[in-house]
Amino acid sequence: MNTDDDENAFMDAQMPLSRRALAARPAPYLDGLNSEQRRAVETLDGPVLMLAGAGTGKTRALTARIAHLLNTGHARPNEVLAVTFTNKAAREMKDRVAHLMGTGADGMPWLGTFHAINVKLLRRHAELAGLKSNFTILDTDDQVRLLKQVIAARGIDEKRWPARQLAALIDGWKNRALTPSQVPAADASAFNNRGIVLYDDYQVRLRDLNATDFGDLLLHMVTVFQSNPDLLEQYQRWFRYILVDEYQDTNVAQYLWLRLLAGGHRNICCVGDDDQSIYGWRGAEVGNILRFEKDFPGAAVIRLEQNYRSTGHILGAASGVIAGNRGRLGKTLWTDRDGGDKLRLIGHWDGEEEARWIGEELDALQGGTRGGRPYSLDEAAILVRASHQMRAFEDRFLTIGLPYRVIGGPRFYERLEIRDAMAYFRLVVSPADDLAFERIVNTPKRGLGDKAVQKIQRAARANGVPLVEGAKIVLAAGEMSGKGKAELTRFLSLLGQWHAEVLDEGHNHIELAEKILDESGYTAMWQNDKTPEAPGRLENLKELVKALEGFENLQGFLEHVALIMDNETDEGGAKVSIMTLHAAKGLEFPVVFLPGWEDGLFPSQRSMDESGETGLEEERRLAYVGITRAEELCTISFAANRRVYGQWQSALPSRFIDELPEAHVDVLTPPGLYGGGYGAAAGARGDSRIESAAASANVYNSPGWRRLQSRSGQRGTSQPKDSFAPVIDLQAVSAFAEGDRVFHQKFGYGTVLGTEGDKLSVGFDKAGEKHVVSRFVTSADMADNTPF
DNA sequence: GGGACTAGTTTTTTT
DNA sequence: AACTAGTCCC
Repeated sequence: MNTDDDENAFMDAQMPLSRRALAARPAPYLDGLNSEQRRAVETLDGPVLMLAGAGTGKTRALTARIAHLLNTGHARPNEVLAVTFTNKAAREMKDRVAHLMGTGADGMPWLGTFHAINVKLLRRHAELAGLKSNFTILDTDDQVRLLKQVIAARGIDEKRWPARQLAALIDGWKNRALTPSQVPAADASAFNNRGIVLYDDYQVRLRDLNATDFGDLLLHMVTVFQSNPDLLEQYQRWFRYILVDEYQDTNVAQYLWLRLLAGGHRNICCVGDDDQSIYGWRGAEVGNILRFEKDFPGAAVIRLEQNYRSTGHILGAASGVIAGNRGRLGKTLWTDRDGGDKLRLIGHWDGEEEARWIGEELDALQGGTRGGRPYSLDEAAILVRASHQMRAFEDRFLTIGLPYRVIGGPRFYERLEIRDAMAYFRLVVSPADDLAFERIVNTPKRGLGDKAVQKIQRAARANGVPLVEGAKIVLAAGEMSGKGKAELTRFLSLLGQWHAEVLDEGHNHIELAEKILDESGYTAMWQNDKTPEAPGRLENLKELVKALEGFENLQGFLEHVALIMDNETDEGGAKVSIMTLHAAKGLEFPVVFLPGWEDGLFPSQRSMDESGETGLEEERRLAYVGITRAEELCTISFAANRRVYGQWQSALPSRFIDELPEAHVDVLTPPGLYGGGYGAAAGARGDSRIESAAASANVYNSPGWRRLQSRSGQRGTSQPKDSFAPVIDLQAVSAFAEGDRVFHQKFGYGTVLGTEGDKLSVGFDKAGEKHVVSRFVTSADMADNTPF
């Protein structure tokens, strides 16, 4: 422990804190808390489990608790360890605590994500993990590329034993805090009996490269603490109070890490909701939260059960569904917001019709003809089980000109051009970064293909030097010729110049970054690229350079950026949000649509196949999370037919639909379509909600569903075409004429084939003929003109 | 080395 | 269907 933020504090750490500041200060953060929240805020000492149901004011209680800890002098800001999973959650907590305390934001150095906090710890104690403190953090892509090398080095056929699979296996072990030597014998057969050996190889390679992957950050620190009791004890003393958000999402490694650090004061407060545990598939252990009272004997368990978010019907429907799960800690959410609309249920012929219907509903909501008031699109969200469901909505909304935003999807720092640019920066800052070298040595094309790279690798290995040095050796030995020789010489010389500039104290890192992208030919590569994505990529590179402004230098940027994966730049007017159920956790919307409730899609077949009853329960929690996102209006829908991987498939409504308590549901019956299936089934089912499997059998035998099934044979008979008129902004007269070249964000370049009001029919070069609203396209000349 | 073609894959996602 | 990764051929 030797950095500035602690040192001063250490000096007066001798003085008993509690005595120092017990004089009661005003505590405005306590105002308006209910009695349970208040107990959660004021029960400071000893282990506390805060079971906070959806919408019960969890974040409020958590931030008030931190404020209370500080305000009463139980701890100084830097003695509180507060962990979240996402940067977003960390940021929100920081902001809210700062707001409550009326101070600046950065008083709490140990409030952050598991990963950010462990990077900080590991940089301090890197040598104890066999690393140097300037280690790099590999992302998933680097990880897979490295694993490919490791697999190849053992002479294993990568095609039969793919690196991605090995990556998943190793991640699984790391999630369980297992080093290669700790992997249980039962797992020895994994990956063709070579899993453990390859894991070991991989760890050795990482150490050689002075690199870690995400899983290592936790694993290394757990190992360091376990093998250095003195150090652990120091931190145990230091962190007087520990808070953990979303405890139900912790994996074994995170759990062990917390147990180690909480071992001294035992002042650990874990907040979570076992009913919202939806990350089991990536190593989260619901068991951690279920076991809390055993792990921490004498723990106070506080239940936040008053829901401030949703109406009674929405809450009732959600409770009815989640009641089907076993092994819950059990909470009974209640609200005094009675009345409101019942949850709506509607069936559709196919996925396209479902999208069309939701589009119409959104228009009606905006116009005030649905629900109690006019709604903004910002207040509505469509939550899907799998991201491929999004396309139907995007296509439909593009066609009718309904603004939408997709949340999630490829993140900024995962994009090809950003990763390439980052590799350049990494290499300039650390010339020994071999992975970065490999990535960009031939990007843009320099005539340095596999052959040349192999030569360089051989030379580097033979001399025990990084690839950059290997390349110099290859050149000196005269092993290169022609274009490759000239280009490699130039590349190395540029690298040298840039690196020298980085070392120069007076350099401007933003100018340097631009220079690197420019002189390397990287920018030019995309300027000369005529694919529809190229302008967007140049735009992203500009963004990247802009992001540098927030940092002192390139090193600082690289250090922090590896952990920041969120990218929420959102401008423009009101838009409906489309996202997965997973991405929706922690969010809330007045209006929520939950499409695609069909057995096989939701609950997902794969989840049930792979994890059986456990998988089904996690899916059910996902349903619970979905419904509880809604404040005022929640609409569940399903389609009888859906295109899956290009094949039409018919499906039965989700078994979860059958678990919705009838009293809270309105079954909508669109004209000409099967309806009432749910009602009929619900009547036959009686009231046995727990025996959901038995109950769903009834549903599938009910007259409604048999009718549904018999109809799935005759597709297209009475299917309404795109007959309804989309909302047309009368002022938006198309500025395009037949024959114009246009550019569209999603479809790329195309030629206008016809116009109709503000709607265009465009023959896209890549995507074929589409009907789009004119404001979604720009003139091809304008789009092309994106200087960097 | 680069473009065109082919085969194989396809949940959920953070860091 | 749509995308990627890999192969083949010039």
